[in-house]
Formats: sequence, C-alpha cells, structure tokens
Amino acid sequence: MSNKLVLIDGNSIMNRAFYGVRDLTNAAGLHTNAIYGFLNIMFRILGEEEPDCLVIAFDVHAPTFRHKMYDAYKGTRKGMPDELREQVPYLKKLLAAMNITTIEKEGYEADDLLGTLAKRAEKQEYDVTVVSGDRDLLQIATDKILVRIPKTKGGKTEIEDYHTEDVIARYGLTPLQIIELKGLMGDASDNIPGVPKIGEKTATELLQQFGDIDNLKEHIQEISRKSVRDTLSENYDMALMSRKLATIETNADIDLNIEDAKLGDIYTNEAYLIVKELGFKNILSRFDEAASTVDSSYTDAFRTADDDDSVRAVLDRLIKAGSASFYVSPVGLAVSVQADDTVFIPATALAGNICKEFADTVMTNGIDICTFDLKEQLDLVPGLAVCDYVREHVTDLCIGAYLCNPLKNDYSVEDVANEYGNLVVKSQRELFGKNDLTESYMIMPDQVIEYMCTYSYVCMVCRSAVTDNIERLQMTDLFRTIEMPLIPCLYDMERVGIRLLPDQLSAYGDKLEAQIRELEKDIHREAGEEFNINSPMQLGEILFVKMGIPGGKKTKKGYSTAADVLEKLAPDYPFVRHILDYRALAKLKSTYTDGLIGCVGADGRIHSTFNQTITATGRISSTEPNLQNIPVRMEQGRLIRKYFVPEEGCCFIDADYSQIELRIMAHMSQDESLMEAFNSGEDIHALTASKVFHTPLADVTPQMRRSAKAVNFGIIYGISTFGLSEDLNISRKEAKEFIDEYFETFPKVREYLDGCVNGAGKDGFVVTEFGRRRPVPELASSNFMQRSFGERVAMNAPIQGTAADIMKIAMIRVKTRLENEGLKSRVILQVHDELLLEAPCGETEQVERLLREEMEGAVSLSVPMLVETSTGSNWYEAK
DNA sequence: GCGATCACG
DNA sequence: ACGTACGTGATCGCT
Repeated sequence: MSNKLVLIDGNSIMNRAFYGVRDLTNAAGLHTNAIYGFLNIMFRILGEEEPDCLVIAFDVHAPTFRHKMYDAYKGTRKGMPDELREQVPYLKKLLAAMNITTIEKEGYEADDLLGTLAKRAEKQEYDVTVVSGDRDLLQIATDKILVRIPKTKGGKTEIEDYHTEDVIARYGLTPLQIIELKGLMGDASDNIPGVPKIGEKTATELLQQFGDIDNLKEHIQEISRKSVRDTLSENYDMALMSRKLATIETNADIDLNIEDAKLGDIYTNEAYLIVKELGFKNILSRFDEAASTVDSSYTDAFRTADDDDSVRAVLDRLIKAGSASFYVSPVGLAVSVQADDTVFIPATALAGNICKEFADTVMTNGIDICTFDLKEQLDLVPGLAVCDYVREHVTDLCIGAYLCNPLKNDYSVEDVANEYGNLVVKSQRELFGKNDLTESYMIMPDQVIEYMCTYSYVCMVCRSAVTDNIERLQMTDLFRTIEMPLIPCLYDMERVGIRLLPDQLSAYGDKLEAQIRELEKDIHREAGEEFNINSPMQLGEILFVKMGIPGGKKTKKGYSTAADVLEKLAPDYPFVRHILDYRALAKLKSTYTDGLIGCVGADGRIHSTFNQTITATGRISSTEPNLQNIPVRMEQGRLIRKYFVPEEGCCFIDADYSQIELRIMAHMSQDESLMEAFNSGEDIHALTASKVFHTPLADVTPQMRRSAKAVNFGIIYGISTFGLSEDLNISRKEAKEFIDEYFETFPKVREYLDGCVNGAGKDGFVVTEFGRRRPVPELASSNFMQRSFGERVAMNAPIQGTAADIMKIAMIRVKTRLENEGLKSRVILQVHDELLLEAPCGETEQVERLLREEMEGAVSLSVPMLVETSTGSNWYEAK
C-alpha cells in the first residue's frame, strides 16, 4: 500500500474558520476562533485520512510573483482583520509543538507550495489529499490527488471531495480547464479593470467547445454571439494575464523532503500546555495523558431528592437564592440552585405535584430561572406560560444562542455547553439512542438522572456567558421584551391548535383524485407512452427529447421542468398546460389533502409546531404540518381553507397587516415620496406606477400597476436587474430602466439600501429596527455570486426582520390583552403578517377592535400601520 | 440523503 | 458556498 500525504492550506482554512466560528477568546483575551476552527477541521481530516505525512502551508507577508507581474494584484488581496492576524503565530507555535511540518516561502502563496508538494508526492507514488477553502486548488486534482474543500453550512462543516472525475461532474471541465475558466471569468483578478466579463456559464460552454483560451483565440470567428466575440478579442491579453494569476505554481523552489514530514506523536506535553492556554477543553480531551484532566467532576455534586423533606429543602434554597436553572422532562425535574447544588427530583415527588409546586414557588417568589428550550417544557410547567413573567424572570439559552447567531442549523445544549462553557456533554441521542427518556429511565435511571442534571447544570454555568454576549451585541432589549415573552404565545398556538374537518376534506381529495386520473390518461395518450409525470427526469425526456419542444435547459441533471419554464411554453403546447394542471392537482392532493388529514389529532384539531430558532431573519416557521403555506392564490387550492373551521359557537377572525414591509421601508429610508404615498392612503402599487411612469393615477393601466408591484417586491428582496427581468419576463435592459426610474422617484430608498450594504460590509452584519442582527459573511467573499447574494441579504434582512419583530410584539400584546379583558378568544395561527383567531361569536366585534388597536399600535413609525380584519365561519371566508 | 418542485408571506 | 430576486417546509423520485 502506498503512503499517504495530507497537505493543508493553513491560511485559507483559518480564514474560513474565522468567519464561520463564533467569536471566542481565551482567558488572556486572545481571539481564538480561527485556531479552534482550524484544529477541528485538521483533527477531522487526520481521523478520516490517517496520513503518514502532513504538511501545513502558509502565506508570507511579502510580494509574490503575482504582485511583481501585475501591480493591481495588490488590490485584490485584502489584508486580514487584526483579530485574525493575531491568531496566526499561536497556531504556528502549536503546530510546531505537535511536531507538524509547516512551510512558507517568500514569493509564493500557500497554494503554490501545496501544488508543488502535491505534484512531487504524486510522482513518488503517494496518495495525496489537499485541503483548502479555495476552489482554485481544484486545478491540481488528479486520480491520485484528492482535493477536499470544507464548507461550513449552518453550524456543521461538510467536506466536498474532488478527484478528476468529480471536477468534471461538477463543472463540466477538467481540472486543468479550471485555470482557463478563471482566466476567462477574470476571477483571480476581481477588481482589475478591463478584464473580460464573461460569466461562468458562457465560459464553460466556450471551453467545452474549444478546450482552452489559446485555441479559442484561433477559432474566435466561430463564436456565434457577437458580444462574447468582441469582449474576447478586446480583452484577450487580460484573459491571459488573468489565467496566469490563477495558475498554481507546481514547480516552486522548495527544499522539503516529503519523508521528513512524517507524522509523529502530536500529543506532546508542550502542545498540551498550549492548547490549555488557548482554552480549548474539548480539544484537550484528545490528548491521551491529558484526557483524565478534563473537568467532568461537576457531576460528583449531583444529588437526588425524593422524600418530601429534602424536596422542600430544595425549594427553600431556591427561594433564598432568588435564581436557579432547571430542566424538566416526564421523568422528573433537575434544578440547579448554585453551580455546585444540582438536584434531580423524580416526577413522583410531592405526591406527583413537584412540577406544579416548582412553578408555583418560582412565580410567587419572582425567582429568575434559566433553562434551554422553554416551550418544549411548558407542558410540564404550564403555569409558567405567562408573557409578563417570562419577560421579567425567564432566560432561555436556546433562544439566546439563536439571537447571537441565527445562521446555525440547530441549537443544542451540547453546542451551548461547548461554545459558552467549554464543556463537553453528551446528547440524549448519544446516551440513549432513539429510546425516549421514560423508557431509558426504567432501564438506566442513573444515566438519565445525570443527563437531566447536566442539562440544568449547563444552563446554570453558561447563563452569564450567553446573556453577556447578548448584551455585547446590544440585543438585551430584543431578547427580554420580544423573544422571551413570545414563547408563551407560540406555546398557546401549538396547544390550542386548529380544527379541521377530515371527512369533508377527504371528499374534496377524492374529487381531486378523479381529475388527476383523467388528466393522467390524457397526458399519457398525448405523450404516446406511460411515464411517471411526477418524475422531472422522465418528464423532461418526454417534453424536450421525444416531443422536441425547444427551450429546455438548466439544472445539473437534465432539463428544467419548473413552472416558470413550462408556463412560457403552455400557450403553444396544450400538452404543457395539462402537465401544469396535473402538477397543481397532485400538489393539492399529496400535501394539502392527504397530508393534512394525517395530521389531525384525537381532538379533531391540528397542532403544528412553531419554531422560533429557524430563520435567519427573525420570522417564525411552522412544521408538521406547515400551516403557513396553505394555498390561497389559486381558487382550487384556496378551497382547502373551507375545511379549517372554528369550534362550535366560535368564528374565525383574520387580521392582516397591509403592506407591512413597504411601510417599514418607507420608515427606515425616510423617503418623503414613499412616506407621503402611505399617508395618502392610496393603492401603493398604483401610486408607484403613477410616479415611476409619470402618469396620472387615473390613467395607470393594470399592466403598469403589475410592473410597479414587481419592482416594489424586487426592492424588498434586494433588487437586481436579472431577478426583475426574470419575474416580469422582460429584457435586462428594460428591467434596469424600471429600477433606475424607481430610484429616481424614491431617491432616499436607494440611499437607504446602499447604506445597508455598506454597513454590512463594514460591520459584517445588518440590524433591524429592534436591534436583531443578521451576520452577512458573504459580503467579504471574493466570489461575485456570493457577494451579490450578501448584498441582497443586507437589503432584505432589515426589512423582513423588522416586520417579524413588529408581528411578535403584536402577538404578545394581543395575548396579554385578551387575557386581561377576560376574553376567551385565542390566536391560533400566525402567517408572518397575518393572525388567525378563534373567537366565541359574541366576542368578535370587541376582538376585531382589540386586534386593530394592538397590531397597529405595536410600533409607532413615520407611516401608519394598517390592519385589515375580517370574520367568517371557516378560514376561506375569513380571508 | 439530496435535488427538483411548488405551496405560502 | 447560497449558480442570480428574500424567507420558509413538504413531497416526490432517484441514488
């Protein structure tokens, strides 16, 4: 078996970690997140690859051959932020202590050193793995050289692996052609003026046809598109330059014998001390001798209390301390009164009333309590579901962790323990697999008790780190007055649920089924064969190959059959219309008929889950089932809403914020024209059309209003000529004219949006009116696509997020006031800018008024908030 | 498990 | 990396 060499691009992996890992500092105040992220990736690679040799390459702060070649290259390499730069020497020191070979050389970037070593090792029959965050490295992939690119998505790091064939599969080009691609796209020289602007798609097609830039030059007359031909001939020299800059040197002058990079014992005493100084306890646990020194002694202090006296004693200590953390499950309650006073109390204690006694004690004494994911525990302590109490006295670390970084995929006690407390704890899954806690408690009670106590303990010891972080990020007010008191609102919606008439809905499903069968027969007949219409692959084959319909393109695996593509073909091909109809019906049947019926509980109601920690913008989301996407736009779908009905003697009230996002933009931009538009009370899209097209309001055509509406939406989404042209089915040029005209009309809107993007570029995040942050790391990217995405996010998130904030405030106000006035009406659904209430029929008028007051009064902006309400005996009627 | 598709704001 | 509007979730077919 051949030897294996792993090569890591130190700078690029640190850089990735710096932007992907939460801000960490050690006891001495040194920023450590990039080191931490690097080590995690390195250990993962070492575990997976088990290499014989390892080399880490670094960039040197000195001009490289690229600088010497082209002055403007300087501008393309951004300097590192200080907080990253200070970490580099510590990592190098640690690697040295671990006897890991590092290499850096003046005049070269890390890429070049890796490229040279990889090729050299390949000749010596090594299996080579190269790890980098930079896709430029793909050019050196071969059958023997594997390029691995870690991607951090949400909280998890996934690694993309590329041998030759993987590059071809992903890009349609060979590894060497990747260099040509970069040359044509000018990627390595993003900021250099005059470099040909050819997109990846065009560039890929050209290369697939002509192989490389040199051959392309020779056959330039064969290129059909004039614009591409012109760009190329004008900028040929720049393309060559660009290609040169992107080419990784594989013959760098370095004297390193690969055998000398043999991996020895990396867990040395010296390294142990450095890791300890850096404060990475869970990395410390990798050190064999050191493993026993990892502090897990806190479990020694865990106790159990089950007799009345000792349980009462715990409650007394609780009252004396005035604060505590807890974690509760069906098996019992874990309470931490102090860091060294964690007690497990079985659910059977105090004659089975322990949970209620605990909640009562807490609430009557105004105890400050801390837990993780309160909403999941409220069934066991329902008395705590009071907005005012939760706002003042409860801290949910799950919500806190989400506010600090809303981009993660999930939030767990394990991660919070690790990030905020430097603790390593096991998850329920790791400890008990798929068994639930009650089962596990019967088989291994001690482990379950330790698990419960650990969760409570983590809340106790991580509490201040999380709340300090929230404070540092200036979100304490958002956390206390919006996110925390929202929890009881969501809990109520879940618990109350919404009534569905399954039998009637099922009958509607049967009707749909009959129509589906009919259409299916027609479609198969027209196609001349039976095939699965639900398979985009088979359908694409039928449409674009067998039937020869033109225009089929897009997607990696074959043709796109998405609705926007088919919609353009439908006028000319009745067959395509049938497909679209079939799709619409099939969707209704599977998701909204069969799917919803399967969700009806024993009480005849659907209890969705409303998640508060999913979205990047602050919205809530709904799952199992998703009740935020019940059809409304098409009549046949909208009919589904007839089967959502209120309890006997009740009706539905629907309350809808009118144009909330555009109103927020008017306020945040302070654009006089837009504010005036809302103060006038006219139809906003028509008014926009009137202003943008310089037409009297009365003469605005439906077509003009439609365009204006699309532009208004586009503005909220972070406008781009491409997006608008796709949406309105017009040319890019026309789209650009619309947008320019819009900004001419509403100049402060442009200033505001530019300000969002600039602010995000400078600070790395954007903020809503209520202080909610969304990080925008994409803006720092050197990749055009990613950066553009970052720009759109920076424009959209403050608006969408502020709307979410306002709705949350409204929900808290509505719930609180309904309770204060002794009304029986309850909010049962939230759909971003809309609330649905179930109200006893006698209360409707009062509650409609209440809703308008609380929702419109939730916030005071420069333009009025307008809420429209309506009532009905089912959801269809109430909308 | 992932991509394509389509439902909503 | 998110392959060009922003933000979601469920279902299907396919590997």
